[in-house]
Amino acid sequence: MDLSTVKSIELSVRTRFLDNITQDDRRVILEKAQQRSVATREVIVRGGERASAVYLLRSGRIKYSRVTEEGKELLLWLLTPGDVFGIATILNHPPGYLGTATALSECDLVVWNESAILDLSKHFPELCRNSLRITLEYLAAYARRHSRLVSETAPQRLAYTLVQVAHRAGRVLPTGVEVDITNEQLGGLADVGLFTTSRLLGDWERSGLIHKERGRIQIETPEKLLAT
Amino acid sequence: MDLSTVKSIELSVRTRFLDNITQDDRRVILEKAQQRSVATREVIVRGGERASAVYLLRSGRIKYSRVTEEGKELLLWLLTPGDVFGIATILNHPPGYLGTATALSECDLVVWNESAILDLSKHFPELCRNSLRITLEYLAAYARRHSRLVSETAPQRLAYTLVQVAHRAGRVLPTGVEVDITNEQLGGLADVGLFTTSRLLGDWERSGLIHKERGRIQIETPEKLLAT
DNA sequence: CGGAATCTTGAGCGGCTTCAAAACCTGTGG
DNA sequence: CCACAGGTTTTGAAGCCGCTCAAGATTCCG
Repeated sequence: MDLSTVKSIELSVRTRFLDNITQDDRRVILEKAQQRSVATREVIVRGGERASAVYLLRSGRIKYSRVTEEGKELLLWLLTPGDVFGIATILNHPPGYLGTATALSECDLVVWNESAILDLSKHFPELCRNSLRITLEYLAAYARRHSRLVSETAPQRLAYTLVQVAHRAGRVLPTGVEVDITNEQLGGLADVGLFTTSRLLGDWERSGLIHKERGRIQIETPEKLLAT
Repeated sequence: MDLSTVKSIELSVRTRFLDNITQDDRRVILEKAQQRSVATREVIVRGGERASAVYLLRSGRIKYSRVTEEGKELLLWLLTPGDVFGIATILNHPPGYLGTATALSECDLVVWNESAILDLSKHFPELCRNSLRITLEYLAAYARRHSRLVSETAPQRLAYTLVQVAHRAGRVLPTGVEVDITNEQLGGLADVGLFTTSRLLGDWERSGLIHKERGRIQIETPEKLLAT
């Protein structure tokens, strides 16, 4: 990757993957990466495949999902700019990817292939630490999600998830926070069925708590939503 | 820790935390640790507290659990000899422990305090890689558990979990595999209610698939169990 | 414009949880 | 040795949350 691209990345996206690394070192690391653009609905990595590259999302939206043995799709996470996946590549004899990454929109990615990231991680041990930190955060998020699944009701989970997503991936407008997400995606993250999701969102819209159109939800007052 | 203790540990417990490290280095690492014994029901670390030590379980059984906001206890994992927890300590500005570790029996632990493990991880980068690998495995296990929770029935989850636990922590007898676990713990791991667990195990015992007494289950034929 | 994706609404029901109550086992201390 | 308290397990009965299925309306994309 050439220097001008590196500089543009430095400015455009902040990621925990490169925390606690000097700007000079960061450039060395980014220069070893490649740039890649993918189209909507394109599959970037497939669950189970041997991890062979680390990806950093610069722009766009990606869904990270896995397929259960019965063929149902389980949404693990929605990735937003700054998020990293394929972290397992940093290990010798890496395990397989945990899930399948599919682009929900056009995406720009920064990609380190296996040999590049292995070399870099030897030179910059901070990369391994950052990977550990990120993975622990995913684990904590997952534990919370599971915790809610077994102890809260569907409306509570849905409200919480909606507010959370809005916080991570929402645009702030004068009238509230707006987030691009379908009922199916939101229900998937909250572990709430598609029909139940539709009904609950309908209720909330009638109560004036949110305003929704196809693929988009606007939240007026997050606090009231959580008080359900 | 003195050399003779170190040698006895080397022989008694194998852990992925010290994989890909030479025996000499392993001794250096173990010498920086401390030995600790805890009694049944003793709390070793508490969820949310800043991670300040890494623990390796030498002998005994530990439950790793977290408390939901409603006060219900959620069992995250049963730790067996060779397992490690408190891994987050290896990071600067570590996050809090994910859950609370409680001894289910008398336990022997190997403990590295924060400064010791930080020093060591600078000298032996393999420690950080091993930590990442272990954390990724926990994450994968959790994703599978969640996946089953939303797509399988209670009997399927319970059967699978029972076989899994037997595999990890069971004794092999001529008549089958025997594992020490209460209905509550097993149900907790499988996300099945206590009463449902009791009923299902009762059914299986009447079918001759298992034999159970208080706090102990013996599995005759794991395959038949999974075919439920 | 056609087809695919998204969303809505209604009806039914089924697997699991919840609640209540009692039987059972086991280690401990008097 | 015995009794008791605490933890563990069982069984029955009831109820409900949210899923499943069916069918249609709506909106968007190519």
